[in-house]
Amino acid sequence: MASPVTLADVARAAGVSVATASKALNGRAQVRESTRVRVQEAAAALSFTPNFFAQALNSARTGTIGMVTSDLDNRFVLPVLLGAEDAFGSGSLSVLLADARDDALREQLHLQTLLTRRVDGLLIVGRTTNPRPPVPLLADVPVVYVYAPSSDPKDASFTPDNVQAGRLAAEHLIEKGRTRIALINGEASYAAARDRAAGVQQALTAAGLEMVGGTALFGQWGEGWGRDCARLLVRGGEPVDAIIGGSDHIARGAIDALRDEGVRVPEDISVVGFDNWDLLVRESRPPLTSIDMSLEELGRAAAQHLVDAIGGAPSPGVVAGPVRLVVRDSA
Amino acid sequence: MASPVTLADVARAAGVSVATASKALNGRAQVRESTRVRVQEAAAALSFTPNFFAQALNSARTGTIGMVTSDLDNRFVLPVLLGAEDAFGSGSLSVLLADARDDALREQLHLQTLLTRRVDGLLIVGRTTNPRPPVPLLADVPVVYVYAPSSDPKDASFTPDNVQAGRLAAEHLIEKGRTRIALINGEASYAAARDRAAGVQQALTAAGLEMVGGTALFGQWGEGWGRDCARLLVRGGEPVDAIIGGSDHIARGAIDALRDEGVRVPEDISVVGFDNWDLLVRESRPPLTSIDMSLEELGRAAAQHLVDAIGGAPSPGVVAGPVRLVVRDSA
DNA sequence: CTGTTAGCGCGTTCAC
DNA sequence: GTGAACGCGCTAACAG
Repeated sequence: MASPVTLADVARAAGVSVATASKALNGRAQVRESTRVRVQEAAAALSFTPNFFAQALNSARTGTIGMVTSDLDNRFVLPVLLGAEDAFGSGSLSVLLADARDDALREQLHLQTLLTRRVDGLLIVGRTTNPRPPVPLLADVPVVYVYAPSSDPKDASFTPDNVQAGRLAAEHLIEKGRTRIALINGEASYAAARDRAAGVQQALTAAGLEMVGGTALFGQWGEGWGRDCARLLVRGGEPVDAIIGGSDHIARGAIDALRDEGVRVPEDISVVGFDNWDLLVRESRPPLTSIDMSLEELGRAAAQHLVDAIGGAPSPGVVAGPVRLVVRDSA
Repeated sequence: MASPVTLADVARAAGVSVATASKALNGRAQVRESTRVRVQEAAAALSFTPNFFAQALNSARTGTIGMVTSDLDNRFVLPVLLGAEDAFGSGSLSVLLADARDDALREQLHLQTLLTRRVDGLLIVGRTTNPRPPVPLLADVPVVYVYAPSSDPKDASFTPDNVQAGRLAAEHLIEKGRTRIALINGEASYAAARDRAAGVQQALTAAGLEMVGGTALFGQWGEGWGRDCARLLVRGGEPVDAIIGGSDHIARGAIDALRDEGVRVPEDISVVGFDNWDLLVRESRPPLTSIDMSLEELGRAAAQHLVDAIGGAPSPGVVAGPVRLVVRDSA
């Protein structure tokens, strides 16, 4: 049996009216301290829990936020989700989860449901860092976009700073004295790939260097692409002393290929990856230096801002979340 | 401006009383068809949405289920979560997500919150397949355990059939004519590792074979362990013609080591893994034959049962979810 | 068939 | 300080 114990029960036990009991428990001012204590004790004794729905029925807040993912089955959303859940949980907010399966119609449907349940705010978690159209909303609920920013720059968006990530990777190699740097990149249709390339280019230009091959090698995100390109690079005519993989996956492929080719990492060629994906980074030989996108932190920051926005804080626009270099043996 | 349009508005527009409007919209019998239509049209015209909280306030169901994860940051819970969310979503149930961070206290706290919000049912998603103590509940809400079964066999639990998985792996190798089979396993503290070993052993015994080394090599889950053991095996005196990795991770390590040692896969030694983890399985050389634990399906089944349980269905006890062999080039 | 009345449990006036 | 009374939006019982 749940808790059929109502405020009326508490009031009766404390010998006061429901109105007074309500005030006492909600910390309203107009209650004598002794009465307040008496009521609180009665409530505790009966282990009274206010009826959530009765409370929500006539109050603006529900203490619930909606989290809409475009694609739960994505390794990048997990940390974001975790960070967000954590931030909300400690703020005693409950999270309603809805996965849109990368389908705009489903997303719209879920949004309806969430609004019906009067969520205090919405967190929209994207699948890539490509900007996405803002959600069409009828009600005026605060919305925060994470990972995938809204295409409307006035919306609040939290997305990792991939340009800075690219810059960090290149700068690290340059500091290590590398001058012949190649970038084996992921798919050009991904903003993440383009941004990382831009960052690398910036750092190289600033150091007066040119990318090996003149440009980033856009391709696919997998190990296979990393292997193929790395092999081509070492067998090709141009000297190379460092390879940046557009992802840990690609970097891992590159390392494996270099190994097969008898090239020493990092002595002959240094390798850096992106994402700092535990799994790939720690078990590769040698362990991979990588840029951590701090996704959990990103999720936490976004969630925190949503809380603030519910409190009335203005949109910060597009926020580029900090990233950091994690040095291991490969570079 | 959400929808300040109430049932009263609809009733007024349709020229009936709120009671009649309510009955009409909820499909109660005692309403003339013509009035029902009139009310429905009025509701549609005003785009009326019933107030969720008012509805919940005096009805047993809330159309919400609570999903409690012990550790969101775990690659095994994702698919389960996805399958579950999918099953609920299509049944128009909303999901309240709560992550316990592998902390019993936090779990208890979240359960409280969920019960306060009167969830219709609870899905408890574990971190490993090790049995876990049942959640201490005050209310009588249906509970279903996924991945990690409840230690109380009377509870409804859905967990992958790791024994069968082990059996499948071994049987496949035996069919391929392999007779010198070794099992490089994960940590012995994991039921998954022990169960898989038991399944392998069963299949071998049934075929009159013995495991190479006499027993499974319990160790760690990583690639490193797979590499080390594989190297030892091929360099050791005993002949080996097949290796089962306790996970794709281990199997991948084994494959890499065999490659280094100049051993051909699968010609000289066949390799099989578990989990069918896309990432590892597809990019290894050669692509890895693996047992798919069908986790998304498991989540879906558990969710479906929870829906049934809310409808009054009895507990099926511990259900071992089906697994399947996915053949690729390594065996 | 339809409308009137009475709550669901709580917060909030407004008198006392 | 305290309590009686009303309303949130809806559904269920009883009349008509």
